[in-house]
Amino acid sequence: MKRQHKKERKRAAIMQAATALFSECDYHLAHMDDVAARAHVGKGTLYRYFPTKDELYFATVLDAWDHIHSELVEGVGADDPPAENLYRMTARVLTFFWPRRHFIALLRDSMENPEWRGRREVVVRLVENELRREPAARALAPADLRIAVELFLGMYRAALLYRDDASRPEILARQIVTLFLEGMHGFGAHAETTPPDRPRIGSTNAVDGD
Amino acid sequence: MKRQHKKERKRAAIMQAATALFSECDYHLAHMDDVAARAHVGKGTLYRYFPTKDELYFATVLDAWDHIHSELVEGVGADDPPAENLYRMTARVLTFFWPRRHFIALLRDSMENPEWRGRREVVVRLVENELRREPAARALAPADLRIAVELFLGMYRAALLYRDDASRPEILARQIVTLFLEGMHGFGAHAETTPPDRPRIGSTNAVDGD
Amino acid sequence: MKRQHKKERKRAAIMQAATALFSECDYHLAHMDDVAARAHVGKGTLYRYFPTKDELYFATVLDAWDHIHSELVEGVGADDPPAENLYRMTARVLTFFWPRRHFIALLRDSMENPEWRGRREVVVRLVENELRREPAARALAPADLRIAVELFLGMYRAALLYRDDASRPEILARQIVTLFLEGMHGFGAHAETTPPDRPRIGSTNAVDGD
Amino acid sequence: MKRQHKKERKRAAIMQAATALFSECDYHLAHMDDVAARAHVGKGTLYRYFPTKDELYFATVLDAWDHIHSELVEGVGADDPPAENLYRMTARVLTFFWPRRHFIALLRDSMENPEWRGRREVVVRLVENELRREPAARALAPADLRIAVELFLGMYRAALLYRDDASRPEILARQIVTLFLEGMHGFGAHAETTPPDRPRIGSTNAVDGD
DNA sequence: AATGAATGAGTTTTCATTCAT
DNA sequence: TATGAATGAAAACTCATTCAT
Repeated sequence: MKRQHKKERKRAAIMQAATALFSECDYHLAHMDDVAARAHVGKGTLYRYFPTKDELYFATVLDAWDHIHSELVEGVGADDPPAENLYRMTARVLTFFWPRRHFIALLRDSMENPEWRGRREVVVRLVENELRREPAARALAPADLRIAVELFLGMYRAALLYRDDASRPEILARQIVTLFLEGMHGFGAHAETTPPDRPRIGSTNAVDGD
Repeated sequence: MKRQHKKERKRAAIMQAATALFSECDYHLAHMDDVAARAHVGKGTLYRYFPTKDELYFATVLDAWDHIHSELVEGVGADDPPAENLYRMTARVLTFFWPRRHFIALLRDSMENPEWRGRREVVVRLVENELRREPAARALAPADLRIAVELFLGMYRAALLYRDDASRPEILARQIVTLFLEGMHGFGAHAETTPPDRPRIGSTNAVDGD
Repeated sequence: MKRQHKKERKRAAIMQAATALFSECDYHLAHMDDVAARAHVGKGTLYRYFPTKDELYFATVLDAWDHIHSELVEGVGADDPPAENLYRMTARVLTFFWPRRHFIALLRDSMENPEWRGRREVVVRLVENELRREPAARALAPADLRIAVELFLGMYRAALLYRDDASRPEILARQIVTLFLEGMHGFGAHAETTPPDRPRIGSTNAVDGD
Repeated sequence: MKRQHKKERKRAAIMQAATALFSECDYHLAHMDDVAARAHVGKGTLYRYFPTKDELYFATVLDAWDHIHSELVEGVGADDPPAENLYRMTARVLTFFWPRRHFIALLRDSMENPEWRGRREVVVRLVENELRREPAARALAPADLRIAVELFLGMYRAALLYRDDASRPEILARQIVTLFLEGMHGFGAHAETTPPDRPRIGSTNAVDGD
């Protein structure tokens, strides 16, 4: 038991080091030596846990997807309105990656690799399901729903990579969800452009007491 | 002149081969041997035109950005409404990359490289300028405007990578711009929800009777 | 005593596993991990008994030579005719290695290693002494006697490695000794060429009427 | 043509270096670096000609067998008496390996590898065919003929590895063939034991004027 | 100028050996 | 004492780059 636990800890340490390194450098610039040093293990130890560099890399990518997935899942409240769920999902993902912006690099999709693709698909479905519950999207053709989700997720990536350092994940999440759900009318806070019957939705510069 | 011309042709052939290869494989899997073979030149010739693999790679990336930039520029009509300009810009970019979907991989941003960053910045500004003219965005704080543009561009990427093969660039462009400018209410085609004075905006499989 | 006994057992188990493995694979393909697994001991334990892989290997080789030696020694009857002794020696060696054909690989001689060479020398001498008693060889120059013994032993190796599975050690031993001592006239069974007072010497499939 | 020729020369140089090294050291002690140095080529060049160390090794072994084979073939005169042919075959092989005694190490047989086994088989057949023509062997059962050939070849190995440095290949060849064909009566030169009608066959210390 | 064989610095990977448990 | 996870020196192998042709 203790044994097993220790192995898990070491494996995690290696994964963590690898994830950090692969996020910072391109595959070919991230040397196994560096991963080993960063994980404070011998190079041989790396190979006890991951038979090749490729598999280690692959594991980090799947792990990143798993993190996204679990953040998304935790953001879903079964009975909550979809807009709220989408916001929470988004906020959780952004919060998780906020200090790990580099990791986005890992999510570069390998359409070729089936397992990789599979992980992504699960994530897409999760958002799709939530979006389907939204009245505004209910009537969409399946293909349109799908592409809408892709566009939505595309914004995650952009948000994390190009965010203003002064911004915060919750705010950005609100912006993305609002933009997505309500369009540019709701993006930012413009009393004059916002129809009075639509609740104002926050913007960086307009979190009025909420 | 003939001489010069021939050199240009060869350089272009190399660039084309390299772009294709770097789009398909990761940097470390795209070997100079392969580029040479694909360009139908000797490996030595590669080095007459590009001193290192890195520079060749770099050139392909800058080239891709330049293509985006020129497509965007050509989409701008000085006096046209911004919505129309944004649509044309988007449609042009999507059309250009439609059969070159892989090339998106090249746009992976190296925040570190200044020239790279510079090219990107030009593109972002171009969109930003157009968006600024849009009434809905006019009042946005600069930081919000910026992130809005990033989200917008983020959708380009998603659209190109994950588009339905049955879709078409103009349709997708319309979807993106509409989503962006009007929000989900305008996304897809809902006769009943679309005000009669707003032109209907296409959806691939628009099910309007539903 | 019990303690000592246990150690001996374990050492023997390791030797046995190592001998088998080194016989089956080349030195560099026989890993210490495999030896340990095969001997049902931990890898660390290996090193309690043999300080290095080389020494373990070495031990297996010397052991094989020792086995040959003791088989040879047991085959010698001081007052028996040399032909009979040579036959018994040969039969014993072949019988010992019959189910261990691979082990011959271990006998590959390292001319460099003095102890190794020493073991071999003892074996050679043993045969040499016996041969010297044989009238047919008595007058040989020492160098010729020596090479004769080497040729004789060379046949052991060939016999064990390339024997017909249907053959049996005693038969093969008889063939070797006969060939060696009497030449091809005596090899195989030819009633007509064999003087009546000489016992016929068996051949596996002796077709004498042909 | 010149090109092809140069490649052949380089390949041969590598093979030669590798053969020498593999003959001197065990596989795992012969490093690719060493082969490269010995062949006066870069390490990369090695890999242009042989994709792995294993294949290089393998090639050296097959080459050694091919040498034996061609020496044997050249020793065969279609109409000469088999005894003479066997003598010439033996003498040629011993002469070839005389200054390359180590190379015998390469002939260690890998029963597993089919190509390897195949090369050996061709050699065995060649000798077998010759032996079959010999009256003394004509009546042997196939299995006995086969083992006889194996014993014969076994003597080659012993002769080369354990020969007296003062001996010479022709002498040793005569001894082996004589021993094999006539038995110990003919081995060495003993006027008194040799029937007057049998021509005396040379021994190291008894080459009387021939 | 164009080529592609040659190169070797720099990687990945292995495995005998150690040593904490 | 026995173990097997950890180690890193040493080996195999790669591939961007060079350079003789």
